[in-house]
Amino acid sequence: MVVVPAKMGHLNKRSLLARLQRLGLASRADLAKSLGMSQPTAGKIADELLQLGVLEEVEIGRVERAAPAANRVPRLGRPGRMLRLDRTRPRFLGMQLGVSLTTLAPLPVGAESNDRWTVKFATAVTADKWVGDLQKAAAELTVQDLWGVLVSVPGIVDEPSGRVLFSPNLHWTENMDLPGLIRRVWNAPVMLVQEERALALGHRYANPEEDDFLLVDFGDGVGGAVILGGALSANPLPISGELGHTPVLGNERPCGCGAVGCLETLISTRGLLQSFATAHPRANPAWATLVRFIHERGAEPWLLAALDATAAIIAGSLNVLGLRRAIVTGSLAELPPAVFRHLADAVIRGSLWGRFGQVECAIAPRRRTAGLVAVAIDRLVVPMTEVNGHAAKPRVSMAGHFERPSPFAGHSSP
Amino acid sequence: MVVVPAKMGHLNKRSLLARLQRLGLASRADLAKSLGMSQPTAGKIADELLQLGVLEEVEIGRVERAAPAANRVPRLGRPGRMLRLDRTRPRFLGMQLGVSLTTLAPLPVGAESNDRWTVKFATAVTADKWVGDLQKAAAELTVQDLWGVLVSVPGIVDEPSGRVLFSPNLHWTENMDLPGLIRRVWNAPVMLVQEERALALGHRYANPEEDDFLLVDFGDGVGGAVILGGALSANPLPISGELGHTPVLGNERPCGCGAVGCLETLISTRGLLQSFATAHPRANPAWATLVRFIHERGAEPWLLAALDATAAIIAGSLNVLGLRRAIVTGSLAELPPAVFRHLADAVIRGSLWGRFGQVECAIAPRRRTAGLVAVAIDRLVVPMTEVNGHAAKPRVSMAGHFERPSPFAGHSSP
DNA sequence: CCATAATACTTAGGAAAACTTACGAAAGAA
DNA sequence: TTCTTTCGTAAGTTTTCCTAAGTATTATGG
Repeated sequence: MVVVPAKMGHLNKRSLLARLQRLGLASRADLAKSLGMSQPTAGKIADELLQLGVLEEVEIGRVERAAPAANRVPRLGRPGRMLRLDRTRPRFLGMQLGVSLTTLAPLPVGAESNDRWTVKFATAVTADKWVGDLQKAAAELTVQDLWGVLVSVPGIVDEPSGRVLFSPNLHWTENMDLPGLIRRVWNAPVMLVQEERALALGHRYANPEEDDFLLVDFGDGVGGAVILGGALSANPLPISGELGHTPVLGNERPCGCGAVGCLETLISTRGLLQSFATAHPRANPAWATLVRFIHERGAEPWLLAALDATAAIIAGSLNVLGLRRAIVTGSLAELPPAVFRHLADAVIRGSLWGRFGQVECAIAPRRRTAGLVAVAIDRLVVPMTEVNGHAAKPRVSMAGHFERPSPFAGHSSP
Repeated sequence: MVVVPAKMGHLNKRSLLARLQRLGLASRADLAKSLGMSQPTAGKIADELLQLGVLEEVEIGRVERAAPAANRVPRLGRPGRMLRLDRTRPRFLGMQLGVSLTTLAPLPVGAESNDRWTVKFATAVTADKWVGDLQKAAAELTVQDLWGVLVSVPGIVDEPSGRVLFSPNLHWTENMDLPGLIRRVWNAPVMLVQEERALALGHRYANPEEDDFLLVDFGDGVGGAVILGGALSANPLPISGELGHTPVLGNERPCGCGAVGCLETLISTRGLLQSFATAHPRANPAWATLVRFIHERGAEPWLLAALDATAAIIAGSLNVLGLRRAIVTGSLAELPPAVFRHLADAVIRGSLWGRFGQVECAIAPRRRTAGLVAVAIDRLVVPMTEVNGHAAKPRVSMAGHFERPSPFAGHSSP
């Protein structure tokens, strides 16, 4: 099974777009040089993407004003007309379908790296109620001519079919036609993205020099995603980077997945609260209390044990994946820095390459919207196709057919 | 960083070669249909590869004789001229640099899947002695016009530079210029291949339908390699699929890597022998004794414990990698089938997807030579280049420059 | 045995992508 | 102003791969 561009030239289009994402601001000549392609080719592709509204041209004046004068090196010759991903026109509706909170934000192609949600509401416990809330939220948003709705979803998600296969903390989404529900509210293509995958791409968007890492997110559960060579690693199963459901020796807690002893039962917010409540029966078993408690008294043995178990599994994952960098996001950032430090040290000690001083473990903010847009660009703007026999069909089924022609119609494969 | 074919058309050449490897025997038309390319294109590439001596044409008569007549469906129309990887002319010298044994075999491009070494000798403990033995062995082999020497090496190997970074069981190879030593004996390009990577590709060669799996090899150590989408997964570190040096809770044995408690100290042949000797102080602590003992009395607790620890780590690896298939090779095959069965059941129970009946764990023979040739085809025959800036330079440094022009000179990038 | 159908392979011609070369445009430097 | 340098685009060429058409080789059915 070979993956080839849907149309000759799409491969170059992809790489130009990726390079522009990394450079932020670049002229056609910069892109050509940086990609090793000829100026005319780079220029043609840039023009095409400008035409589509994916890129925008920035006048020199605005660049001058934006960048400090000292920062700018005066170059000889005719100055280039600078390009960047379009930041002005909202093209996508980004959505986080969280266990407790649903959030929405209109997103341009050149999204900013920090999440900024414009509408938030508590996630309902039934599909119908949730769609109703979505309808109300839609009234507060003025988005039109959407290229797509991008949804970050927890659990095990089969992205091509738009189905949630398994979601222990949000059971009603399982085998539900979420794209169909959402298309009742916005008549646009809907794309589901497994949440840790979105977070990993978001981190990559904000740190384009980091080509390979394992992202681990802590929250209602524990999830991971793997970035290899700047892209999500492609796996046969609908989820990878899964480390929440690896058993921890000596742990007897039952997990939502049906097994006993999963890491998730120790280090998820719920798991931590359970340990906290056991250690301090009289304290209020709420997350805020736990956080304040640890800030005041430091990490206690039950927390350190959970961190050690987590670190062992992360270290083993780095070994197997052949990676030297782990990025941690989520609830751990709300605890004192020493807590993360303990985890990071244990990860470095436990991993083979850490013994050679080659492993990093860093904490980072969640960048969900940037990740969603990265997925959208990857799949919508420059689709690829899969050739396994005679027929080449689109690799990404957009979870129901398009009601309206894609803005890229005519540029994708027949 | 983008990887592109060194020359337009190499991508197609690669995929045609891969397809022919999978089909075994195919006509130009079969290849064209199977790859979705036009007949003229497939024909041109096939002719080119025939010219280079990579493929051979097989007369119908010989095919008829080889395949049982009943098996062959008489087809209408002109029969195709069947092609396959050249099996007649030895092009490579395959070598296994083992901890205790060094073995050699001349290999054609279309190697058979079972290993068949023609020369074997005990691996010396110094480089000079080893090269001397190699000289003697060379006298027994009549190979000429070699395209390359392919060496399977244990430990942590930086394949591009041809250096062994770390080899706890074969210390003298560390930071030694092995390619240089070997080129004293055979004046040909030398390519080092980390041994589990070779084994994984060899398994893939014999089972072309298995596109994604984790191979775990048991022997003097424990190593793994990951096949994703039919190819070795590309990682930033010189090794991946590493699971021998993941710590096992409660294990206090010191490991050659400097750490304590690595899985390898439990399940490597040496580790098993140590456990065996502890359980049966009076028995002869040799591998053959251990094997006979277990065949007679079945698996004892010390073995079951080591298997359980191994299974947990394999299961965790499958989760993280998003894989559903584990292939086991090596010393475990010499023990009774029940031993492997115990391991396989534990792997399936422990992995997330195993709970959905999606995980397989199978035992297989080592196919080292086939794997070596697969690497050679991938790197030598149709090299790719890496474009990170302006210059595109060969991705694979052949560990010292070519003394003689490659047979593919004129077909690779400038 | 010969015509016909089916399949394999080759040749010829053309379309698409991307390259090289060439040239006008826009800035700083002399 | 004029020269130099760099940017962007236009024109022509090369490469690659496709479609169409022609030739070769087999089985089948009279």
